[in-house]
Amino acid sequence: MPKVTDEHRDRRRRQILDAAVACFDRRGLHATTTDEIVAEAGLSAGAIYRYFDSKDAIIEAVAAERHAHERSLLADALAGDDPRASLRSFLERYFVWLGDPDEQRRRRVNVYVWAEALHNPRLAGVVTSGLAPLDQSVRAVRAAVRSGAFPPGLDAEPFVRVVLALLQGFVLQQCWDPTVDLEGYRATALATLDALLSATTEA
Amino acid sequence: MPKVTDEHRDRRRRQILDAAVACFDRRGLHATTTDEIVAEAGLSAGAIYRYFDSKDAIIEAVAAERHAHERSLLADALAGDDPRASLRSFLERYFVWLGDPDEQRRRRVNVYVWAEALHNPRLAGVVTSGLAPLDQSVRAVRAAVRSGAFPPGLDAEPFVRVVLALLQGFVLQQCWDPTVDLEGYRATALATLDALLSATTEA
Amino acid sequence: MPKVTDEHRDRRRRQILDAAVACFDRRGLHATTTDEIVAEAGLSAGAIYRYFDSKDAIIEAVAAERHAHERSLLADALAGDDPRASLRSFLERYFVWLGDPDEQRRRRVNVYVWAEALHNPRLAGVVTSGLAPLDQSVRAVRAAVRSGAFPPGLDAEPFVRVVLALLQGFVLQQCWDPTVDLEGYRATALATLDALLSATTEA
Amino acid sequence: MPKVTDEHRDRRRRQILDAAVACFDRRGLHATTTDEIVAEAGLSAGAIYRYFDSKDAIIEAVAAERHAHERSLLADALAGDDPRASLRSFLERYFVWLGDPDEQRRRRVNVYVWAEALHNPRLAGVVTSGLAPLDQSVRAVRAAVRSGAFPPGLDAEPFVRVVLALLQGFVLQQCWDPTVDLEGYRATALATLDALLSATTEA
DNA sequence: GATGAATGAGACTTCATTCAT
DNA sequence: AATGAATGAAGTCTCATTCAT
Repeated sequence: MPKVTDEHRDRRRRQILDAAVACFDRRGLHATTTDEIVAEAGLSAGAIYRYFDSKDAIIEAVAAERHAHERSLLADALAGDDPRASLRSFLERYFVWLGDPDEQRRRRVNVYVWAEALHNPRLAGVVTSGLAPLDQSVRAVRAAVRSGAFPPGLDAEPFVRVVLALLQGFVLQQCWDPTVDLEGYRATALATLDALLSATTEA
Repeated sequence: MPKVTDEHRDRRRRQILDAAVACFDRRGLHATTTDEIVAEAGLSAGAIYRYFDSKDAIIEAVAAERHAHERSLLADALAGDDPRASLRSFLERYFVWLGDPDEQRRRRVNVYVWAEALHNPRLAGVVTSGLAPLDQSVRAVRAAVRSGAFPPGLDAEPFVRVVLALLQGFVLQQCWDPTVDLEGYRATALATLDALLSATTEA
Repeated sequence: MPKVTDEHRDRRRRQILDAAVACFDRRGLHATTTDEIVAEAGLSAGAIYRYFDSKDAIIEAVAAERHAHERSLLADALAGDDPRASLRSFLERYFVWLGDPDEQRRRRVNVYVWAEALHNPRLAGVVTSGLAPLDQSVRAVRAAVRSGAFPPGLDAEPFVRVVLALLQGFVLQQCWDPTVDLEGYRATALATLDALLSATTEA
Repeated sequence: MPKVTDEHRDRRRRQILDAAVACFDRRGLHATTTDEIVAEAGLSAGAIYRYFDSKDAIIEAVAAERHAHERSLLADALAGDDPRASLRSFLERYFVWLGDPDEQRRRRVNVYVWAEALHNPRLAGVVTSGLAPLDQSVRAVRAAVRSGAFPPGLDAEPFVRVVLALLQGFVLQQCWDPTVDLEGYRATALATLDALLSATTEA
């Protein structure tokens, strides 16, 4: 009856991962001890090691999960055939996500992961594969330029990076100050992109 | 002769801070041990404690210094009386800074600090006082809107946050991939802001 | 039907003991975990505790079994009435045992037990009762000296210890280097004892 | 002034090694904790790590030192030019060593190392390089046979192994029972070898 | 009888910090 | 002022053993 075992296993991993995110959110990746995670999960010291090889493995799993949403949003956007609609929809959904109070807390962990990725190759992989099937996005934008959906002269890669920066920068700002005005930012950011996409040519 | 003593003291602090930045750049804030910093600085284990209270104090000092450049850039911008020229000049100088190879390495430390600020109140202060005399900037933008320098209907705080996001997001992206095309980004980011500032009204 | 139960019980103990010996052989007494033994035996983690009180109990049982052969060889030798023939036969059979490839592997466990016996009183008992009904052997040799079968002046206890040393020392050497020349050693060791038993008197 | 530092370093290593041997003697290699070693040495938990990389490194160092005496005895024996005198002298000195009460205790550690060597390659190296520049000894014996100092027909390698077995076997027996009669053993063992070396030919 | 998830004591090790010299 | 050996609290992880199912 592997069904039961698998379900149990998944439930436990979920439990541990949730506990880890809660702890990481509060005290960061390094200040958080395995004991804290275990206590938060309501387990004993050794229990987590049946489900993860090490604290680092937990961090990696958390990181991967934390970037899964962005990856899925991006995948959906890339799947559409109307570039402007896709981009708009991607942004709308991203801003909905930014507005979710639970996610706001959990998203702090993403920032920890962003920093950790700077010297941890496995996390670097997670992060760059997260918001950064850049290549695909860039190709899609190029196609949109060729098809006339986006203005001629639009430089695809920088454009994609500008979109991402608008999002990532706001994630940072929101983490530093959770009371930041999301709606205002959303409006201005979208207007910014609209303005850019309306411009006939750019420098 | 406190002069000599002070000079000596400053030189030592400089030496320690430079060593710390070099180490932090390579291995992050936590993986770096005081022994590594000391070795990099060519000092003995106990030496740093004559100049800093603790490793955390070193991190804070590094953080403060790492954000001083941004603060100064911003201060200059706020001092000007032509809003558009000030913004343009601020951005130009910021992009020059982004292009400096030495700074590119050192800027990785900023990202470490950004993350650490999430649960370290002292660093939070450093970070938000860094790029974020937001209030002053917002007030300046409001004045520019009122004076007609910036388009009417421009929402000041979101606008400032968009500008910062464009910069901070790129800092992240450049840290993750140092080969990123800075020039392309600069052109597109500037065009983006130009487009926004040219628009009569926004949504 | 206790018969069935007992048979089952014995089969399981056998299974566990065999698995333990295989694991001990490979990684020693301490590096071997109960999980490894259980896996090797194809049982579940908790199963062994129905048949043994603890890992230590398994080690003791293994140790006892590992020394049973020597004890039986010795018992046979002590049962004979021709001292020289008994000794010769004991040695011959011991060397046959030394030549058995399976036993060569398993005998490594004996060495682990020899060491462990140094601070584990129960194992000390097993070891010294193993090759070491020294007293009986010594008495038998004394009788042989009195009867004229062994040379007068032969010091019984040291003689027995020399015989044992010749065997134990070789066990060690064979464990360290399994390719050692058994036949050559057998010939020389037997010649050594022959020479000693032929000598009229000793120093 | 590296002299002082080196001396200090050596003294500390000595202190730690002595403490380790005392602990290993009492409770074996594995039952001994680093805390025990540290307490025995009168140091703090972290202190040993300035002098050794790990507990394993301490074990290796102890092992190497524990076999140094045998190696030196053997080296002396191999340096002589009268084979019989060299062998006799080697054995005499070995038996003196066996009689030293302090060494008797410490020699228990050798036995622990012998066992550990069975699955620890580094210790295997220490052990086999210890009593076992077998090759050199074998060559020396061969030369002695050729020169007529030893009986013709004496099989060199087995002979060397017999000598070693006589010693190693006794080390074991003495560890198991410290009250064993050393003098009796010495006399019988030497007589045994004399008898062997007097024999005209062997099987 | 069997299972295997869970327990939790305790092992080894690291590292920021102190302090005698 | 500087040194660097020493400290010791605390962290991660292992593993023999238990017990509900």
